[in-house]
Amino acid sequence: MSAAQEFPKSTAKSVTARALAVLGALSAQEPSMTLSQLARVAGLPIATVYRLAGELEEGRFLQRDAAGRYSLGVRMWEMGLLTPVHGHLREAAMPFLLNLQYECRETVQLAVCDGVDAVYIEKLTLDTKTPVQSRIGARIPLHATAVGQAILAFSEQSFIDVISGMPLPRFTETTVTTPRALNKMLDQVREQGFAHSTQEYVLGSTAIAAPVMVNGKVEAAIGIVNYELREDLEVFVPAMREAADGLGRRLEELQANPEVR
Amino acid sequence: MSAAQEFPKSTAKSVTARALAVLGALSAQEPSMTLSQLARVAGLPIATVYRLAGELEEGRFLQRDAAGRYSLGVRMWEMGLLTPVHGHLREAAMPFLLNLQYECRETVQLAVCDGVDAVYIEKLTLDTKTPVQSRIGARIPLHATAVGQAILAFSEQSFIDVISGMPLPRFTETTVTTPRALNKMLDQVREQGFAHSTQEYVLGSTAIAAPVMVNGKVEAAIGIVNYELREDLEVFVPAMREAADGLGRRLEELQANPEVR
DNA sequence: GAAAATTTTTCACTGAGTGAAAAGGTAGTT
DNA sequence: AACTACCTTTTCACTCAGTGAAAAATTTTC
Repeated sequence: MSAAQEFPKSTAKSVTARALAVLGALSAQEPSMTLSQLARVAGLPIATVYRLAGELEEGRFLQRDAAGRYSLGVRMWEMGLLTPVHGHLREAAMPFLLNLQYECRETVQLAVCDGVDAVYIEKLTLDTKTPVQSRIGARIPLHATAVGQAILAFSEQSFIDVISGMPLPRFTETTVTTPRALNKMLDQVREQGFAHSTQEYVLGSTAIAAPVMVNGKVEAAIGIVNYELREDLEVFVPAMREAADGLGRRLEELQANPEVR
Repeated sequence: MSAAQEFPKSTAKSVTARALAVLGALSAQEPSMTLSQLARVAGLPIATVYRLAGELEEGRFLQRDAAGRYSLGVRMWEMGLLTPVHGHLREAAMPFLLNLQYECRETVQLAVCDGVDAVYIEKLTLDTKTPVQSRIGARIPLHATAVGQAILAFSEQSFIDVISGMPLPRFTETTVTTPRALNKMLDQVREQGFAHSTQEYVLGSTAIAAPVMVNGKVEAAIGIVNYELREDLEVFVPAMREAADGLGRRLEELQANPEVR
């Protein structure tokens, strides 16, 4: 245990960290890059990236297209599927999501809480164009989206306190931005058993969401995004709650007998 | 340039390769492990894995549960979503798959060719139990499944030759196992425009599949798995072909104006 | 409560990784 | 065809990051 922490300004990187930095250079905005772009974004010398990228390519974590541009490789995708979030949750949820989608013919989504954000795990949509905010993997604020509110409302009080203690960024006119207002809203969510968000995150977008409870703990939320603001929205609520409850029960079942598949 | 190559028997590993080996130790069969298991499977000293795993965890490529067991981290999943196979293909395909699923209420799947296998990219199913063979990410033989055959039939002749030149493992009574029979079958697929496989891979499972053509090249296949062997199967064919063609056109469109989203 | 697993920390040694620089490619422009 | 600009690949001497056996700490098992 040395007296001072070791942070030699910027190049505080192990080989592994550098390799991960190379991978991390790719993003939703720039999912494919040339070698030099990669180096620039990763903040590493080109020669270094050249070597690392070569090894990552060998392991199929990176791949190069005809033009020599790098993008993430199939291996990356395959391994992503082994993540608990996908392997357990998504797989179990699919039938329920599909049924819900079948019944209401609107975009349905599944989200979990990770850190201080909600993350979309799955989204079934008939829209041919996908808004960036709601891509699978997208991180969205807990306080300003229906799925986020559904999760937050049924979380432990200590966690709610943490979130309401943080800055609550405003996205639109109707975004809840004070701890007081947030708590009041969460009370309402708990009372009616689902969240209803009108244009709190994106203008023109309304959504409802219900929590997925597993042995008394929120594990996820299932939501319906209704861009058309149709008035039969209330019709969807029972179907949505049924899906959420069904999934919750299914997850409890799976937890009980580990891996019946 | 030294005279002899450097392969010190077994430990011919760079740091990066070792780190990837640690990640690669996790698998669908064992998606979570203790430190020592990880080291054993990766074939590396425990202390080394301890350090590497620590760094991978820091980068959120690994995560530890309450008991200290390692599994793949959220980052891994997030990055997997940036892979072309997901970001482009799956996202564009979803509306078509959903519509198809809506119309026929059977399990629909999307597969691509990777190396010498087909790989399931997406599967929409109402079944609560997922057979291992047809999980997303699963690799399946080109010659013995409907999606595989649909892809193979419309591939370049040189590729077909490579595949038919390889051993064609038998899975059931009806599996095609000779180059002759394979070519004849592919002819038929080309003629009718879709593949129809009856129990060639898994007993009791029938499937149909149509190729997704993008600018004259097969990019994927859309299939319907019909475990019930219902006789209205032929009713599904037009819907399926429409979905496949629609997706093909959509992909051409996206390729033309890069990223209209 | 002793034995048998784990996981974590330490530390002296050394070769694997480094990155500046040069060479080799590929376009695009005048 | 020569010039410019940017990209990829290779080389190589230096040295510091990574190594892993072994000891210490912790948890699990019987």
